[in-house]
Amino acid sequence: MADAEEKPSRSGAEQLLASTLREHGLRVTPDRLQLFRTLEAASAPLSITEISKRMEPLGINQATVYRILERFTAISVTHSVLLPHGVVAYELVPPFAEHHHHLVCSRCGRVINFYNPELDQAIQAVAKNYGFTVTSHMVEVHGLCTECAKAHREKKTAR
Amino acid sequence: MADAEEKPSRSGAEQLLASTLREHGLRVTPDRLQLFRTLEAASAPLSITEISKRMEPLGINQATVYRILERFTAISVTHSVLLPHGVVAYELVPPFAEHHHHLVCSRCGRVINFYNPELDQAIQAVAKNYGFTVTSHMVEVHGLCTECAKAHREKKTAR
DNA sequence: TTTTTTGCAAAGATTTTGCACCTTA
DNA sequence: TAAGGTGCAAAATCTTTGCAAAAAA
Repeated sequence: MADAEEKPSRSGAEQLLASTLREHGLRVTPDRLQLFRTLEAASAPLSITEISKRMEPLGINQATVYRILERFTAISVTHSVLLPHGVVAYELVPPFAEHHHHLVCSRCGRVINFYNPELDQAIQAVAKNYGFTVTSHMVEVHGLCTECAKAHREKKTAR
Repeated sequence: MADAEEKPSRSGAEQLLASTLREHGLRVTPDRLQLFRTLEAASAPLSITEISKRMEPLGINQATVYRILERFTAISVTHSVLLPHGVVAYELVPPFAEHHHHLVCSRCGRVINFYNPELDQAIQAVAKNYGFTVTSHMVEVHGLCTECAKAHREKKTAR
């Protein structure tokens, strides 16, 4: 487990994580806080491999990463999303992060977060129509970001 | 490989698959047709495990299933989607299947396909706003279907 | 006949587990 | 102190690969 010489003050999000864990009878441990911070700091969803890679230097075991992600997902602190090439990645969900969706560039891998109320409304409308009770939804848009689309056009012109 | 005693006439979709394969310099084989038919017949996306399970009785090897799915996805005959619990599943994409999204019941696993033009428009609007060129998009809505929501309410009332 | 595809089995990765020891509450 | 959590290493799974035989074009 991680060294805890100093006990840094917890941010608001960390306080919220702590109470959520306790509500579910789970304990607040340095490893869980650390993994949470890693996801908070990431600008995009992270694969398990990537998370493990970042946790290892902190002395956190792979098996622990699997176990924490499983629990975090069970209590809705995180959820998984699908990146291009069938890669599963994890990220925080509200209220630990703002509700959003992704535009993922399949060329450079860049991930742009966005939120569009009309889109969410359309989903609600569909669900209502089918008598479906929504607990979560995921929208992943794949394609090319501006830069890559430009590079792609130039490459085509060049040949 | 599968027994090919009789050579059944190919459906329109299969003809299309055949020409798509040829366009990409790939061959039309019984195994590929079989996997294609399996996805066509499925009412919901199938995990690799599920696909393998259905192919095995037909004498198709697991390694072959992996290889075919990889190629099908590369030439956009299939794509992967994420079901609840982080399970990756495959399904056909247009023009091999109609464009649609999913409402997935996390209790009974039922999958309802839907299509909503407003939703697609909202995605296009967002993409345009970010100068993003969309090649594909995926919308997965998780929650409870009517029956399961009802069962869930009754269970709560009962206790 | 040439080029792909597939089966098989081995090699590699990824995940899951049991259990003893350590922490949190 | 009781109930969890974590490290470690082994087991179980899942994927990928090399290569020879079989099939498609």
